[in-house]
Amino acid sequence: MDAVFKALADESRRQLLDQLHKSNGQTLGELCAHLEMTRQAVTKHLLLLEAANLVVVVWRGREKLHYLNSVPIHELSERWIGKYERHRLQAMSDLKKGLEQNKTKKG
Amino acid sequence: MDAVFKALADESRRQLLDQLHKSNGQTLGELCAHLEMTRQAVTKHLLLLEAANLVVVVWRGREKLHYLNSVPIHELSERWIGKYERHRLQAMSDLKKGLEQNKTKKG
DNA sequence: TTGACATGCAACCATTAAGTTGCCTATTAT
DNA sequence: ATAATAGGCAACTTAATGGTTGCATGTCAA
Repeated sequence: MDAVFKALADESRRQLLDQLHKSNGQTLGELCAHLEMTRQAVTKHLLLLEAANLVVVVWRGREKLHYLNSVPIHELSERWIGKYERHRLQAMSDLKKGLEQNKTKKG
Repeated sequence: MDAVFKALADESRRQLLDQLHKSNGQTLGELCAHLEMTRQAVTKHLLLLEAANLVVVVWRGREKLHYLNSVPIHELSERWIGKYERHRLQAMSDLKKGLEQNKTKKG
């Protein structure tokens, strides 16, 4: 579990997860295109994400395809949120999103 | 949001959140009792948790009471988990917990 | 089969972060 | 008043982390 927290601590790695959330199964090359750093640096970040089981990898020939796995993130959130508290928080979050969407429609 | 991820990246700080999850509103001194480090080090950790809004503080005389705030953790988990995926993950988690509880009862 | 492409591995550097020691301030109780 | 208690602030040390460069490996296509 420590690996998950450490992996999420870096903004570049969070952006990689964002990338995969938008479009799953990207190669290393594709993921590099969105970050301002060398391919080697991105590789290191992806290795950490793999170690944390946040990213799962499939080889296709010489290409490495990356897939997001959100299970660890869900497990993480359960550590300090009780069952009933979760429902309350979810309801508040849904309400907030609803209001924001409404505001966007009007504006 | 970056502050939240950074704050959660350290095991000592996670233990502090665990402490508050067990018993909310503890003083600095009480929180120190559970960690193998100086009071000053614990203070630093708590300052980071406060900055991330994971811990809220109330002064009572010369004592500083610390309270857990789980809202940021819930928001965090929403970043990479879609609405329907969340339901699926929650169902799986509940099932898993149910099985574990059953096993414990039998054993 | 040879060149280009996709990725891996290792050494190195700079910055951040965790923890320490030492000293200061404010509140409580005798 | 003053001693004990609860906590804050700052400088310093050391280890971890993010990023770089350079070179090696394996796969595809002409």
